[in-house]
Amino acid sequence: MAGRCVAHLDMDAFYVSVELRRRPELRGRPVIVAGTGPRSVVTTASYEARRFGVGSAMPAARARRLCPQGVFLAPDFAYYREASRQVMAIVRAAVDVVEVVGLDEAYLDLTGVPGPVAAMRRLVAEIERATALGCSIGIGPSRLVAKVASDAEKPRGFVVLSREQACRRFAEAPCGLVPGIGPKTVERLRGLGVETLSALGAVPATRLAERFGPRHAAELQRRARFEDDSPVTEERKVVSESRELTFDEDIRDLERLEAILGQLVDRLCDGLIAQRRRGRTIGIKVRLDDFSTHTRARTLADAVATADRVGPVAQDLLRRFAPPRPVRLLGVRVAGLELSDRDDDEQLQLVL
DNA sequence: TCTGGGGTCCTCTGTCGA
DNA sequence: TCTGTCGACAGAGGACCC
Repeated sequence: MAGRCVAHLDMDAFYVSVELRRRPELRGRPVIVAGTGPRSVVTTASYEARRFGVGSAMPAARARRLCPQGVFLAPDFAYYREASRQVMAIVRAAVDVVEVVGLDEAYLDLTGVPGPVAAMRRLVAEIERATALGCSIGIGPSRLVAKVASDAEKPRGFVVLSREQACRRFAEAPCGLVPGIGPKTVERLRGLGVETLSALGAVPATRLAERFGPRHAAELQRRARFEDDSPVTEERKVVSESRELTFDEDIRDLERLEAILGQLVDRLCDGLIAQRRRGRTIGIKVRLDDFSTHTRARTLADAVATADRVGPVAQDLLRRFAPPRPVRLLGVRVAGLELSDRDDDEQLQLVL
């Protein structure tokens, strides 16, 4: 194949499939991985559960109404991470350039790989043999085509498309099919009378630019035409880390919020120190009972990682913000991350 | 129907120094 | 000395993804 060749590998209903390995008696039943709190959402639903209309990011309470016979399991991310490591080790053994995205998907740069389609057939078989997990594969000249192709025939899909074939196959598909065009953009496009990818590709650029600005408009049209030259990159640099919590009931009391913020800071800083990371920008996130989200941030002269440095800044940001309504979510974030050098590690040890 | 947690990236705006 | 401009950076909000 001339030019670039990219594959997108997407594990099918990953969390549910991993659960079924240790609970095989649940095979064939509608299984839903969701949190347990009153405000939790569905993380993954088995294909049996999806037939009842249950889907990811749906409130768990609604999923229970739609599918009362469903088997609800609390997520066990440590277990899923281990399964993901297993799968990605197999992928990395087969392909040199692999970009892992989340726990359950990866882009593979197959440019220059002889017989890329056959190589992917072998990889799928090897993953299934070694882990008993199924996946879908999309292959194309770019990440964008590969991604949409892998989604096209799930589960156990295997779709190979050129850019032109992708344009034809998805011409009448809704704009939201393409990654990067989310619900808000779909709604705004609908306001312009643009419903499908072919319509988006054909709408006059000036008209689109009036609504979205020239850069965003051009990017939308590139996506609609499946034009994408973004590289498959092995390393994703971590730029921020955060911890947040949605309360079962909204909280008004500032003292209670401060206490919870302290716990979140402790959790965040434990993680940063373990990874030898630190950052200069401390931020808080507050979601009020009307679902409006507010952030406040402050950038320090030096990068920090310990709770005694992050905590006071976060608490001050919270007090200054002084939530005007009951709070449903509180979060803390450290951004501008860098790796600690040795001298600073020694200082951290002293602090600990 | 009532919306998690943990991320990235983009845009807009204000500030500040050259 | 004053004013305007420009770029860098920070902060806030939002869209989007898994």
